[in-house]
Amino acid sequence: MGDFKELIEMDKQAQCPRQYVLALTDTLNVISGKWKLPIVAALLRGKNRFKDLQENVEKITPRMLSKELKELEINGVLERKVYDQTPVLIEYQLTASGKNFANVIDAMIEWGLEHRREVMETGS
Amino acid sequence: MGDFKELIEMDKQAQCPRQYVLALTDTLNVISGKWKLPIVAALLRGKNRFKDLQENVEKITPRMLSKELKELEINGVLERKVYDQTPVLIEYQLTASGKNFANVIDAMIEWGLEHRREVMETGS
DNA sequence: AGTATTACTATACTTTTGTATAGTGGGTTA
DNA sequence: TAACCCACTATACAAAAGTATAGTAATACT
Repeated sequence: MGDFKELIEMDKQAQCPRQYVLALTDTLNVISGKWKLPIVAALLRGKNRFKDLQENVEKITPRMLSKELKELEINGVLERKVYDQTPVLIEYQLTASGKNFANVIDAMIEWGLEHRREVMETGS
Repeated sequence: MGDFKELIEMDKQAQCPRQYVLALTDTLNVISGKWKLPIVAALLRGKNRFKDLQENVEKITPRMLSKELKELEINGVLERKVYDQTPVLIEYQLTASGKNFANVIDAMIEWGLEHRREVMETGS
């Protein structure tokens, strides 16, 4: 991911601050792919365990869930917590950033709803 | 505003209403892939012709540009306008929805910036 | 002892997405 | 009339993303 050179080039062309482009890229990385957003949404609804997520994120395979959780952890969106009980309890918890992502989801839902209204009106 | 968060507060166990999921999916369709967001961003900056876009969206091939423009048109994000001059002038213009998409981009940039601050603070 | 649950990992595969490269057709300019 | 823009399209290919299916290891339940 993230061809740094390409980004810089895009930035030059874009004539908007590099930090904005980087910020946007970060955000895209969080929502890229089929599963990350559904996973974050499930976590926002308080589904924290691997099995919860498997049940709540429809039709995701354990391979994909595992892979996506790792990426989200690396990107600082969630934390993997191991509670050393017996049996061991593993929870995935959104970081502060992860929780804030609800704002982006809100903006997306709002745009989507408005877009549907627009499309109906103009009859395209 | 705050539709999603509100929903979470109301009932943590609940699934999202279908229309919200659909709205979110619509939005994801607009930003999915490597090129759609850069294209929309370029259009927001007033680059409207095929050739402009080829030059401003770094390293996109005409095949991808053509393909993505078609999808964005089908999804009601932009309109293809043919001005019947000689030589013929073809412009891609954002619809009202397309322009509103700036709100989503803003939310994404804001989250990205905040996220970088968070990550620096917590040192992950 | 045998089955179940949780939390995954491994391997092979298919589908989707994006790239490379070339070419088309209408018009314009020198 | 030759070369040059504009706006694409066609074909073949490579890479990334996602799927299917099976298996593992630790613990608990009966």
